Amino acid sequence: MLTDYIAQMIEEMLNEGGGILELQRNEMANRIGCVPSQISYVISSRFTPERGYIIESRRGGGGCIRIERKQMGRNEYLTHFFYAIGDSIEENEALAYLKNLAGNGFIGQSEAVIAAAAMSGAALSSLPPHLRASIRADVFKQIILALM
Amino acid sequence: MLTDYIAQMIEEMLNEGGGILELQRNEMANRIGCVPSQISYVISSRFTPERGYIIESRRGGGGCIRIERKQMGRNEYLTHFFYAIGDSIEENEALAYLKNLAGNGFIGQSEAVIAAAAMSGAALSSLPPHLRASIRADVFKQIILALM
DNA sequence: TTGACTTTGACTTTCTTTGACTTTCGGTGT
DNA sequence: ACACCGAAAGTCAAAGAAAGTCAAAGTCAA
Repeated sequence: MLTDYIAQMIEEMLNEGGGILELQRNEMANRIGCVPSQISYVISSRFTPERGYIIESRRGGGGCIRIERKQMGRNEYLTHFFYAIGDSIEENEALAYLKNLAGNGFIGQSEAVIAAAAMSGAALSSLPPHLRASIRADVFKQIILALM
Repeated sequence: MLTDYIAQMIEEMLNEGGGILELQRNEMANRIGCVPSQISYVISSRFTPERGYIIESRRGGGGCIRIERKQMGRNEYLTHFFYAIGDSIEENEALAYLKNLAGNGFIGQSEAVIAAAAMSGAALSSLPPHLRASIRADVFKQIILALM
């Protein structure tokens, strides 16, 4: 299957780059002989934040896609939180987690304050209510990934 | 990419000049080997007031472009950014702001990393695209409020 | 047969590069 | 003073170069 082949290819390139990789979608699609959006598909289905990858990209001339692999499991504690968050989380629960993280020295006081602000009801208030908890979860997970 | 090269060049010249630089557009374009308006493009896309630069210029014979990296106090900075964010903000803009804040020592590196993660495309990717920039703005404003 | 996963391609958005045209400034000759 | 000229920088739109989005069509296993 194409997808697996491409995914494996990206894995290898990630290994060569020590966990970091910048690729050009069109160029790579060309080499492989597939449509560019296939690359997008592989990335969005296999290299997700849930699996510990951080994706960034830039369009336009000289644009590229950057993939970074975060070492899950290196830190049991953070990994635990990452999975505990799940698909959605309420504000008070998130605050409790933060307190826990701060209490155990994984983040400082000021970092906790920033994280709390980013996940506060105020920050997400213009969102339809049913989306808030799930976006909060996404935000929290990204924050934890950033800490790893 | 040309733009990045030129931007980096300007950055270095700014450093040499202690945050102040006067350049001649045509002369520089000539040296680099690009059209003059490319210089204008780089300046207007990278050295914006929002990112803490002040641009002045003079036309005609002996004209030039003056770039100054503005330095403000923490509070002035935060207030300025708070208003500059507006109703919506793109990720790269937000990153530029954070870089600015961190570069001036108003927030620590790890705080910037957390804020960046919270506003990253990945954190907001499950939102319909048209909402992302406005939620990002809300989040950023809350973070800035928390810092004040 | 259905539902999840893949593959494809048309269309959109974002960023960059280029060049033609405009405006402004400083000097120079009257 | 004034009008003119040439040397800048400014503006803007078109063309080009990537990546993103989305939905339709295909595949395959339960």
